[in-house]
Parts: sequence; structure tokens; C-alpha cells
Amino acid sequence: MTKIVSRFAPSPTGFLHIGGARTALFSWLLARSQGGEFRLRIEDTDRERSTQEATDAIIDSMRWLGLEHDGEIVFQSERADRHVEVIDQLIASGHAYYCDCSKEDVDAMREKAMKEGRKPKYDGTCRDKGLTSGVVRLKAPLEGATGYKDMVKGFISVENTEMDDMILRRSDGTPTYNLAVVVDDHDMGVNRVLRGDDHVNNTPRQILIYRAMGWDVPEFGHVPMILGPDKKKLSKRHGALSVMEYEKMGYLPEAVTNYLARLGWSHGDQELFTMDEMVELFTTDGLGNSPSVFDLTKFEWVNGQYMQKADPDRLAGLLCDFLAREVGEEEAKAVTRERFALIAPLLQPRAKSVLDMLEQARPFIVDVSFLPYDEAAVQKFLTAETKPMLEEIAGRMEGLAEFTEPALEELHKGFIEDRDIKFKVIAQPLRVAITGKTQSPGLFETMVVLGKEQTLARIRRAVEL
RNA sequence: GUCCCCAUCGUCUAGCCUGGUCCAGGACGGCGGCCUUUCACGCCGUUAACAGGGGUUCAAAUCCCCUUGGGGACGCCA
Repeated sequence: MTKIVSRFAPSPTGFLHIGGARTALFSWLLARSQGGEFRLRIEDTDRERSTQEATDAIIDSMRWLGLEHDGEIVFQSERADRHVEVIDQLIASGHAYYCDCSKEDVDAMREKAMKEGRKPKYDGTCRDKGLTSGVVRLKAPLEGATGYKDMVKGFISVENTEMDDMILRRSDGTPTYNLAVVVDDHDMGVNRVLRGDDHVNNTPRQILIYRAMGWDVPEFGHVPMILGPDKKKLSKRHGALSVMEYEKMGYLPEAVTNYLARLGWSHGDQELFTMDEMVELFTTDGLGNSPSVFDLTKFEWVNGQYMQKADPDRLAGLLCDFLAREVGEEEAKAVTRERFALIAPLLQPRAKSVLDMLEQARPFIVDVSFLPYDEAAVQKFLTAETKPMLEEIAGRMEGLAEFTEPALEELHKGFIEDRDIKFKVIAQPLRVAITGKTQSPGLFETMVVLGKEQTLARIRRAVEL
């Protein structure tokens, strides 16, 4: 059995978007699950639209997602000579020919065909003219059908009369996409091509080239696309498209890959998969064949699951990075990673993203003098009735030798027993006093993380409000 | 217009290939409840779907055909 070699071949005309990322993930999974190789090729033959920034963005995104590729990255633009070499072979072997029809001629043909209810295509005028210049076209078979077994869609077949003699080499001598893809995939030893649905129509054409060259035809698979909530192709107006935007919004890469994998792939009822599990369980049988809608709500749930499981120290590192992005490196240094590592565990069950966690961490990282208060909460809970109680609690805390959760619990228990009240009576007032808000992690754990000094200062300031 | 593809709860999906165990299962969301010092988390319950029509069959979500709806492609772009 030969080793599986799959690939991802984006054109660097923009950042890596969610759809591309999913295709890359499936392709990566296909190779990794079989102990094969996963190659990366940048299809930068469109010099007008390709940019270095886009290339970098794609590579960065792949790295962030953990989709490591094998071997060197292949740049299609550097392989023009080889493409031309293959085209020459095709001409020599009679599988391709020159055509000097003008663009206007061909457009006219198409229009005519369309009018007559046929598929618009080049009519093969120059097929047997034996020309020696112009564009080079593939001499496609006139009869029969070209079919293949798609890894996700099953058997697909197209009548050869539906396909025209596609251009292999433009009049300026450069190779076209379909030719370049075939040559590169062949030369790279690619034997599994998993790509977007939009390439289904190209596949039979490409198979024709493989056959003309006498090369082994890889197995193809076409994954359906991702739709926006309106069921239209996912685009900018649906919000975040770029993989790196998700990074900026504080989502975890493993949540992105998990969610993306489940969008179009399944393994029974399982929802959560680590990368290792996916590698272990992935098969193309699990791939669905209908387009799916990207559901941000479910994605956030997945991310929340990973936030809960994440190592606090890792989260702390991310929190530092995000804070630095917000207030600058210098300012951010005021809050240490160790500090965040203490806060993170309290916030893990309630944060949807790193950004969200940073927001919730706010009361923990500012000094009492900068603590913002929720006005309505202050009005409601810091009353003439509760303030004296808070004052007394602060007084009792003063004498606490050990500022720990059990000790604090003991202290409050004593307080409510002495006063013969329910804990409820002072819980929210205390919360508002020390966090400024009505929602926060557990009171005692919050106090411990805040520390005795800060906790006391906050309660005392609250009494003055 | 022509060709190709697709079609199960609002959404992601299991089941379909190898008809019966499916008056269709799971997850997100919604709703209700429990837990609880708040919010979350967690737990329990509930809501909601086989696009329509014909066949085939003792039996169809599952097989066949048609219709409808959606998408994609039809470039000297990739």
C-alpha cells in the first residue's frame, strides 16, 4: 500500500478563511489519520492578485491551527518551466493543439451555444489545423464520459461532450490553473485531493490531463461549503471570516478545529474531539455531503468547553498578551502572568473566550481606587441596612490570621449566626462591594485572590459610597 | 440556459450504502426545573425534523422515478 499524500493548495489572494481552514483541516486529517504526508502548495500564479501578506497570513493561520505540513512549501509560480515542459509533451503526443481563435470568436461561440440551449463552450475550430502558435488547448475526447469515485460524493460522471478543449497555455505562454494543478499534484506525489465543492466541475477536466500524460489519477473528494446564517455562501457580511480574526477575538485554536471538523464531519454522537482523537477517528466516510451553516452560538459553546479544560497557566499567558494588545506592553506588565494564573481558574467556567475572560478579570486587576461600580447594584445592595454589616465584617476580617477560603467561610458563618440572618442578606452586598458587580465568581475565592488588604479596602470604600 | 451536486428538528448532525430494532437518536439554542451567596458551570426534563408526489415491498427516513427548493460550475481566475 502506498503512502497517502494529501495537500492544501490555497491561492494567496487573501487571508485564510473559515472555509479554507476546514478544507485544510480535513486534508490534514486525511493524511495524519493514515500516517501519510500533508503538503502545502501556494498557488500564486495570478501575480496580480497574489500577495506576500496573504501568503504569510495563510502560513500563520495554519500554524495557529496546528496544521503542520510536511516537506517544503511549494510555490506554483516557481514551477512555470515544468508546466511548459508538460504542455510541450502534450502537444508532441497529440493530446494538445494550438488555437488562434480570438477572444471575440470564442465569446460568440459561447453565446450561440447558450442561445441554442447548449452548454457554452469552445467548439474545437482549431483542433486539426496544425497551427504552431496561439494558445494551447487540450484535445478532449469527443465521446463517452469521464467519471470518478468521489471520496465524499460517490460516483460522479460527466459526458465528455460537456467539456470543452480547455486552454492549457495562455497566449503569453503562462500555464493555466487546471494544467498547473495536475502537474504539481503529480510531481508532489499527491494521491488524495480533498478540496472545496467548487472544484467538482474541474475534476473531470483534470482527470483528462492525467490520462493524457499517462499518470496515475489521485482519489478526489469534494467537501461542501460553509454557509452563513442566511444560507448563502459565507462572506464578509456574515462577520468574521478570517481564521486570525478568531484568534483576535480570543477563541482557542483547538475549539476552532473542533467546531470546523464537526461542521461537515461526524463520528456518531460525539461533539468534542481533541486533535489526537480526530486524527485517530477521521475517515472520509464521516464526511457529510450537504452544505452547512456556520453557527456562532454553537461555536461559542465549543470554545467555552475548551476554556474550561484549558491549563490556567496557558490562559494566563493569553490574558497577558491580550492585555498588552489593549494597553501596550509596558502598561500590561503591571499585571503578571502569575496573577492571571490565579484569576483564570475562577473565570474558566464562565468565560466564552479569552477576551471575555479578560473583561471579567477586570475587577481583579485594578486597584480599589479604579474599581468601576454598577450604579444600579450599588443603589440596591449598599444600603443603610447593609453597610453597617459590611463594616463589621471588615472589622472581623482584620483579625484574621489566615486569609483562606475555609477561614473566611468560618468568619461569615459566625457573623450570620450572631446576627441570626441568612447568608443571602449579605452575599450580594459583599459581592458588589468587592467587585462592583452583581455577578462574579464565588465570594470567598474572589476574596482570597484579591488578598486581605485589597478586600478590606474595597469593603471600606463601599461603605463610604 | 446547460451541466454537476445537495435535501432529517431553528442550527450542526446520527440513522440511509447492508429496508423492519426509528410513532427517528445526540448536540447547540429555546423553554421549565434542580443545585446555589450572584452569574456561570453542572444536572434533569421539555420543545422541534425524515421537502412534496408517485412507485417497489408484507414493510421505506432508508431503494427507484418525478416535482419543488437550494447551491455550484460553465474564464487566456484560482
